[in-house]
Amino acid sequence: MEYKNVLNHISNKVPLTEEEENIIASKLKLKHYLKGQYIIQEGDVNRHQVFVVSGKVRTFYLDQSGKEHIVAFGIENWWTGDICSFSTQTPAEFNTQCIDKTTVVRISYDDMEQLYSEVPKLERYFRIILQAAYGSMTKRIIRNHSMPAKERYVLFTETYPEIVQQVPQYMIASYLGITKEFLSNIRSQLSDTSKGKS
Amino acid sequence: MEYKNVLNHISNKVPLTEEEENIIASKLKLKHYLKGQYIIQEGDVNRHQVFVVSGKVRTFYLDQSGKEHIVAFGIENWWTGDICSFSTQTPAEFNTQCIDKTTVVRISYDDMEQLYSEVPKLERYFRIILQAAYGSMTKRIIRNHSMPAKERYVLFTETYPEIVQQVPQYMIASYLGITKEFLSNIRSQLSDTSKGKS
DNA sequence: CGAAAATTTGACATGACTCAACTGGAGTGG
DNA sequence: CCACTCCAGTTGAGTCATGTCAAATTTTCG
Repeated sequence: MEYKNVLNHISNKVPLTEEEENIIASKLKLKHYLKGQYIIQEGDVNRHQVFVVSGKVRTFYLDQSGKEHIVAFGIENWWTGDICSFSTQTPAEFNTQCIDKTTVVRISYDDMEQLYSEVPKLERYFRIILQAAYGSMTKRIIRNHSMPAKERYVLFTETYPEIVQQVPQYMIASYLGITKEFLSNIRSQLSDTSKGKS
Repeated sequence: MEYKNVLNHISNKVPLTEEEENIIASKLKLKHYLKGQYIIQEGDVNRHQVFVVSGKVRTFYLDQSGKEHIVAFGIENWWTGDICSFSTQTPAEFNTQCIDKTTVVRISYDDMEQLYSEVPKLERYFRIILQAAYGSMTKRIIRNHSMPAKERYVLFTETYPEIVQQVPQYMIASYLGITKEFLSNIRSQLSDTSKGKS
């Protein structure tokens, strides 16, 4: 079944007994979305922890002038969504939208709290996940501050080749914090230099 | 004693029994630093989780050209240091240095692991802390992408007035991702407009 | 095929950086 | 108490990275 993905992901960090797996599985709900559908909308409280089983999503912020800023992508076997809204149960500042047909598994806030008490190992699991996520966010900020856009783009293509192939360029530009026009410019520079130096 | 700060901070999120407090306290070590001393140096493995009791520290990255980029400040009652290095026990990419005379409480990696098994509540505590930290990192990235430097600076002064007063300007510039000269420029613009419009 | 979405291109504008010189404390020591 | 130095902050001229806007082109897909 589709729950295997999540359960494996958890078991990898924090081995689970069969009973624990069953308890967790009992709280999981499968959900299907079409391309373009919103999983979470700005202003709503995010009532679910969301794990992407297949497909891909993006989480973005809409600024006053109506520009989109991509906060994060979510692909197979990643947790996604507005953690801040979920953990404080306050209105989300971000939108999470499906880039493609997407299947997720989710856990409601109340079920999650109950799970934490029934399977305390999950606290450890999410602590570990969050440590890694926090570390990579930190590095992302530092890169934004210390590397020019061209290098950031190259690094991104090396780090997440799947994402580069699968999502439209303008979203990658937004994730990197540059305009789509400028990314286009960068790409043409890169393809020029990769051709001979005649 | 000086351990009260940490223990209170933990108890606030995750109420502790007296016995649990004692177990935790038994692993805590107090440490004093002078202005300018390093708590963690790039390249070393960060073997301690560090909590600032008094004073202030900064964590920064040194890029290839030798420029400093401030990752985070740490002030009273904040956890600080290179989480990534600590959690993976690999060499740190960042330096953590005291801006002033500073007192910290720390827990070694091994003790921390042992604590997690003796006082599982700590997993929950750090999960909660990390959720908040991750959320604020996310917002920091989005602000960098969606607001011009002047607004970011104003927001920073409103959010962390203590830090603005206590640390040198050039560090704040670095934290915001701009040069000290440009921050100086911004500040003079701000003080001009606050004076009459003659 | 045809329309909408994504990407590219180019002219022009600007926010932010660099570099270098200058100002103004805060020690320090004679 | 002055002279000297050191460090933080300021100022200004010139430059560069990246943004804006508008149009052209290519790709996607019903």
